[in-house]
Amino acid sequence: MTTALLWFRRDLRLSDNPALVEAARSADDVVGAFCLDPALLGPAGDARRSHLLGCLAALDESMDGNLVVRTGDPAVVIPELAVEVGAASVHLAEDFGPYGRRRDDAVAERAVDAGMELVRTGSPYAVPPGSIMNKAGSPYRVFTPFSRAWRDHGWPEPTRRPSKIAWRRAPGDPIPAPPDLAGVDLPPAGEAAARTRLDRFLRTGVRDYDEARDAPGADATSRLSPDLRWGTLHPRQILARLGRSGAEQTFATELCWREFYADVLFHRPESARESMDEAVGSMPWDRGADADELFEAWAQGRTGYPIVDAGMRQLLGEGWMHNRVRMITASFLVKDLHLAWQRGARWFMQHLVDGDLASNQHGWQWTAGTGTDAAPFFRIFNPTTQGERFDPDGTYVRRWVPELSDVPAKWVHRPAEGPDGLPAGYPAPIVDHAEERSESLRRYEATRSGMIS
DNA sequence: TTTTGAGTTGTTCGA
DNA sequence: GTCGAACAACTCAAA
Repeated sequence: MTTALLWFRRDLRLSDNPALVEAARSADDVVGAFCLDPALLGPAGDARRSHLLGCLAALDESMDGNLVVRTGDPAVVIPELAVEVGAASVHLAEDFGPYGRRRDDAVAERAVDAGMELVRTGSPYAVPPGSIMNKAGSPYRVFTPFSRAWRDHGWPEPTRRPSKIAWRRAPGDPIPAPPDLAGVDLPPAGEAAARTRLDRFLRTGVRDYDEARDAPGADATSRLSPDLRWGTLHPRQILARLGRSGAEQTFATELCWREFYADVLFHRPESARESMDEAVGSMPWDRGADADELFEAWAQGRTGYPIVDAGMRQLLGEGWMHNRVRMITASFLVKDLHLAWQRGARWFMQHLVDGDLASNQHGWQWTAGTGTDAAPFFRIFNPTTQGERFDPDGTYVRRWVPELSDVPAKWVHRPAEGPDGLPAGYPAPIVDHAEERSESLRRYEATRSGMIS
């Protein structure tokens, strides 16, 4: 009898899982394991931890209770487990993040020392990062040409779930109970729930995606981001079911953004922390007690700008925020409060159930104007105008900011200016957008001309 | 080789 | 009210 160890990481599903297919093919039985790595779980925040534990419970159930969970540093835990069960090979999907690559190299080294093979099959992407280069042989730095090359490159069809897998049991830790989330409303976790979400989106949501996705009140986005984060769905499985209609291809482009940012992070791992554009990144950001107070108002949804506050409260309330509102709130932190994007990015990563390092950090860099293919710095979102354009009747802001429930639509995005004044309990704007916009442009101009370094 | 046009998500100002 | 220009600078790919 030969045994293979399958190490699950962010591919918590049994269908279309190439590493699983390879593990099952190469041995008589398979030990399926997940390692609870404190280095990853620490910064994840309760929402993402809780969702992960839900995904693990669902995976365990679909494996008839055979998932082996161990806790600790994977570089120690995984080779130990492999030796313990007498595995000839360790199978996994390739991880392209900065931490994941270091971790997997460390595991590979010890596995080889122990006389077994580490086999990487597949990845969480339709096209693995690093696969697409421009004609000059360097990575793309602009999205549109990348997306053309990405479509030209193509991807394999999803594979079927192996009909029968001989799971082998091994001792493990119980799956921890999810942390107490005090009112945070998370989506159902696991592969079956993901499939249900995808089915529903394809049946009803994707048709109007082109238009409706921008309206946070309509809640017309796919809500598949947590599934892509943990691999309860693979992007291939989505792409295979998208037709050629404009709306469906718009959605495919959104998946491509995820792959583009993973590609950028793969080539520039330090961009998870540092601004890619050093000039813009070296602008003077505010610090100190006043800055802390502004940050806290932003984080808790008490800025006095309804769309910003609604977004930040949605983040705390369901561990998720509508994408347009992510841009608005991020722009507000960077351009109106003059705080470094890294600070906002960290808060998002702590609270997002879908928090993905590449998408999150580069989404922030895009807004801050420091990233690859970033928005020009002068493109500063006006939170009032954005609210009025994308949430005209105030459905979204009233859902998350109950203080505004009785403010008429005309004033709901500028309550302080309405005839009745500010509703009880809702703060006045903590900064004046027009002033802070000018201030941002002034700092930018000063940085560019070298007056401040 | 050089040139040219286009490039996710915006805002403001002045005609 | 609508519309175009200005707001920078650089990458990429086609001509």
